[in-house]
Amino acid sequence: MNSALALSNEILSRKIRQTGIRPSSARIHVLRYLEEERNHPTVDQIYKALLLRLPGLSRASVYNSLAALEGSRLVRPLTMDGNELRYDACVADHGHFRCLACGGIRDFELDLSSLRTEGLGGFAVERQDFLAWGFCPDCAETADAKTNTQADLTVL
Amino acid sequence: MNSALALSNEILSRKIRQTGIRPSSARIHVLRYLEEERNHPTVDQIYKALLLRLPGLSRASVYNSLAALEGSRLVRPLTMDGNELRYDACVADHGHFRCLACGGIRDFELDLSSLRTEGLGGFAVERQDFLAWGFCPDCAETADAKTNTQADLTVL
DNA sequence: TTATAAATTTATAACAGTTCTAAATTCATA
DNA sequence: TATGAATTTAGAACTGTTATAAATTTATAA
Repeated sequence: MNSALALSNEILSRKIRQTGIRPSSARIHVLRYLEEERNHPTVDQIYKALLLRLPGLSRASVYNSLAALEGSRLVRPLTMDGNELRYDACVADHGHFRCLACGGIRDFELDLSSLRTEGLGGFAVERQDFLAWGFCPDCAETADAKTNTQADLTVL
Repeated sequence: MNSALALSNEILSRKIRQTGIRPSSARIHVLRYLEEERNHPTVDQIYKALLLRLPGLSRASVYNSLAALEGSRLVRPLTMDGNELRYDACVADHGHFRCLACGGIRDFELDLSSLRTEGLGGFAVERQDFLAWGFCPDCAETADAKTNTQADLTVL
């Protein structure tokens, strides 16, 4: 047995248990995957990657685990395109940028305390997301890429 | 024939044509609905409401019209919950708040120019959204509502 | 360690929302 | 009014998500 892995299991297990939910095998693997892969994977990507290590893993269990981890604030959902639910293990404030040409998603730093809002008096904010879409430097550079896709922003 | 409606048709038609796309009947009706109903309706709500006035309207046509209007920047999509695509005819900068208890969505003002971000140098931003979730004053007031739903943030 | 009850997972079916297709219709124009 | 291109219709197909019941795993206590 790999001791590094065992230690990691121990840590992840404790981390999950501390939030008041059971550290089931599926939850531990899902959380580890998200902590290792910081590229905002879709549910399907998570499921297929874990299936290699955990034959017999069911899709429903991945959905259940993600919902449980989300409820415990260990991961957070990210929906930048209608029907693509993604997850992120980085729960600290940060923004997400999606390139309309290549589809890549990239984190960026932001200082939410600097944002001036009005009309939220009395609202108890539990979670906030700042999302941006456009063209990443690589795609913006290629004039073609930009003119071809800018007309129809629904293209990914 | 209602002259106010006729005028509105004229205005909407021109508004659509100016962006370079055809002002088809479906697009005009969809845009009028969104300009009148500022409550971020789902595609299904739009479809069902328009079906009353336009028997025979197809769902696909509503999706097509919305995609065309979005490409022309006359409306913008809003996804605050995984599988609920909504649309908004207000394309000026503003934030969206969703109550985790009652599910209501509310606009709020924000000054995006005040937000300090880092790491977006070279990125051509075309669109940005600021989303927030939590409890609206009515729901937050009811201690029960809050304690019942705060534990599981996936509840709506 | 073993027994027990509760929580979780599996496998599959069902469901919902969205996209696709081909034929019919509408639109812009000449 | 005639023409070709764009759009809509109707319905099938597809994808992602949720629901269900039986099997398994987990936490706890004997």
